[in-house]
Amino acid sequence: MPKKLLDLDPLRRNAILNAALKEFALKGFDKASTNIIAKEAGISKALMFHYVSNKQELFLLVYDYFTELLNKEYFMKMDFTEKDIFDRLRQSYLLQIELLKQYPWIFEFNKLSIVTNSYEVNKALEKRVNKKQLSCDEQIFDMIDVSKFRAGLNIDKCKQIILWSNIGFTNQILDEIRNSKTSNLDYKQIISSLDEYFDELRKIFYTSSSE
Amino acid sequence: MPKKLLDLDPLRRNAILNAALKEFALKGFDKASTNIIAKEAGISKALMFHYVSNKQELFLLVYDYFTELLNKEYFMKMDFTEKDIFDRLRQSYLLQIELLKQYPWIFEFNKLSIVTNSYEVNKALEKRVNKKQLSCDEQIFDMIDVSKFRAGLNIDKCKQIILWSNIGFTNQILDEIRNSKTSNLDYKQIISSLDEYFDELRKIFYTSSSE
DNA sequence: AATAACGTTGACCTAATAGGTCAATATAGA
DNA sequence: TCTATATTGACCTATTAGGTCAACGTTATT
Repeated sequence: MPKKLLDLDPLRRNAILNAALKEFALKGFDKASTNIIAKEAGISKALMFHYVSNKQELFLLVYDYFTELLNKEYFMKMDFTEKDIFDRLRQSYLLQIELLKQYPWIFEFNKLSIVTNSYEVNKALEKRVNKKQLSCDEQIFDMIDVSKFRAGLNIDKCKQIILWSNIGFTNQILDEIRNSKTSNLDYKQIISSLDEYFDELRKIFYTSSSE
Repeated sequence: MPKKLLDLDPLRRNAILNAALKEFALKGFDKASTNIIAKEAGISKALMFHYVSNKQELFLLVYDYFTELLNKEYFMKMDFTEKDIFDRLRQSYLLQIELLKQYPWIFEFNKLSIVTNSYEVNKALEKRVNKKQLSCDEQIFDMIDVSKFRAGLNIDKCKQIILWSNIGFTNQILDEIRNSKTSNLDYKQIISSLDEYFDELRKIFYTSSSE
């Protein structure tokens, strides 16, 4: 019996998981190429198919691995007793940036959930999605302290706008990280621009006494 | 000599242009399939290759057609003497929604500009991109009236946040439009939710006297 | 009605790529 | 040196790619 993917030494395991996550997220299950995944992971396709028995198994392994990882390293570490939305978002960013160092495509994880052409994969996905609770976005905006918002603002619309800004900011960070080929990223600078950005959002949405 | 694409009657011409724009925008030049384009346009691939001589020609025809269309039906109609950013954005939305009725993928046009694996296509694209002036986003935020913004706000950051919100709102509209299979869309409702959204943005960013 | 011209397509071509297998090699440990 | 494991190039079949072409159906002209 050959070694399976999850028993490999972490370096190789992560290389494969990252390459697969990238390919599956970018192209979807059907159009993703196992050739490309193997090449990006730096091993031969033949070897990769010793670690997993087929494309579908690889896909579901990737899905499960990152589901658990996000659960353990993100959701469980989030402090939802913090009621200030911007502090919550800051927490969220710090956790995700930490993960980003090891898993550069983890932000794209949610793209794995789109429907595929494979009946079996769809069935397996459905089962897993049902298990999940509130979506990430919903949870992060749940039960926040709205008393800090300026009077007259529509809270739901504000949440929406904050979410959209957040998506935009996230994409900007991701672009920066991916375009800088050096693996030595200036995380301090990223975090300081993050804080500048939250300061501005506070000025925009909060009463001056709540900033 | 066979009829060329641009000489066809507009219904068929648009069917092909729209199908091609969708496929090229979604998958990029290299991965786009002429089989799928023809099928989506409702004609045989053989017929399509009577209208264009090859994939590359089709791509560049699509690129040029929508460049000119956007120029004529969008940029030339925009009134940049309007200095209120939200009125400008509203104008922009109205024009684009109008175009959306006939060209459901026109919002994805900018995705045609990404680099391909074809040297010739890249060369042709470079030439065309150089001709273009300021990007759409830059132009729309250029020379706006910043006196209406509340004191203490960082204008550049605000522009950024407004842009991101705008992208989010656009995507929401596009989802709505594409998910509603009926071709009879409730544009009045879309426009009224648009106005609600701009009202909220005014409350957020403007002094109360400027709303 | 016959013919010419045009519009349209299914079947086909070759090349590339897909997922997946396997015999053979390279490497390491005993 | 032998054995066991790690690794891969070459290969299999099926599908899809871009593109061609002979043949068919439909109009229009004589």
